[in-house]
Amino acid sequence: MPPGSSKPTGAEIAILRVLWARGPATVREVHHELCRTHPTGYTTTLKLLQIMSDKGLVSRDETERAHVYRAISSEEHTQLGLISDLMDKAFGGSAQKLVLRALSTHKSSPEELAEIRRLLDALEGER
Amino acid sequence: MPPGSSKPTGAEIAILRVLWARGPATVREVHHELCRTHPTGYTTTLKLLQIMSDKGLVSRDETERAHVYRAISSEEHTQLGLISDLMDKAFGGSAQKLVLRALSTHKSSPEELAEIRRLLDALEGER
DNA sequence: TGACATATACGAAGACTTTCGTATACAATA
DNA sequence: TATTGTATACGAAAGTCTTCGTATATGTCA
Repeated sequence: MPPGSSKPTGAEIAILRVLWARGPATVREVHHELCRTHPTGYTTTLKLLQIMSDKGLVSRDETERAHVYRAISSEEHTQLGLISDLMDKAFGGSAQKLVLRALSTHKSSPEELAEIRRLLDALEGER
Repeated sequence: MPPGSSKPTGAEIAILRVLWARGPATVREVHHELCRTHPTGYTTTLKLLQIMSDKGLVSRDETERAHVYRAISSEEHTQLGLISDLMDKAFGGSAQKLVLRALSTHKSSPEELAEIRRLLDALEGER
């Protein structure tokens, strides 16, 4: 299995979000930031990062005493994988059905709807 | 926890899809249909349905010898829950980010894009 | 050097998911 | 009634996820 291609779990996604936002970081830095949304013990964060390193979700730089972890897959690439997974499992593989359902959550502002429309224009313009 | 509100697992979603498509069904009927996409043993399907009954994901009619199972939450309601879950976990709760990512999978036909545009029109017309 | 703070390593517990073997109950029939 | 086929019930195994306690190594400072 290619590095970074395995699907992250819930707790792993929370850690990846910290790494995507802050860039490479030590366990302590990740843990400090993570606790703002997901309070947990320091060794729990450490263990997760070690497991993620084994899985190939993050890389580890052991040069310094405090190892530095870095997300391997980009936020975009990982989100694409998660969306595709849900699309296959619950929407019969249809992006359209998933998008229609997501839009019906009524969580988007007019500005956001406008941006979606612009992407739609771009997609239709490709032909 | 209200019935049907717990998040179904992967195998449970596959079973729910059969029940949504065919309506109430016996274990044998579910299992026969399920095997087209997810080959497995009969007692595995049975056990899953029993667990789902305990969780409140399906109801069970024990009138006949072959019990009849029925999905409790609609496909729409369940999909909304799954989408919201992924939205919160990996997209910071933003429907827009999720939709933009889903559209960039390039899995939608022009007709589907047109339908998405119609829903967009309807949403913007609400104001 | 000795005490202390802080780093990683290791292992295991508890919950959950998925699978299936086996036991048991029941209906139909020769 | 004895047999056969099919139903549900039960329990357990194997894997994963999440958490954390404890052990050990290392850097710092009085």
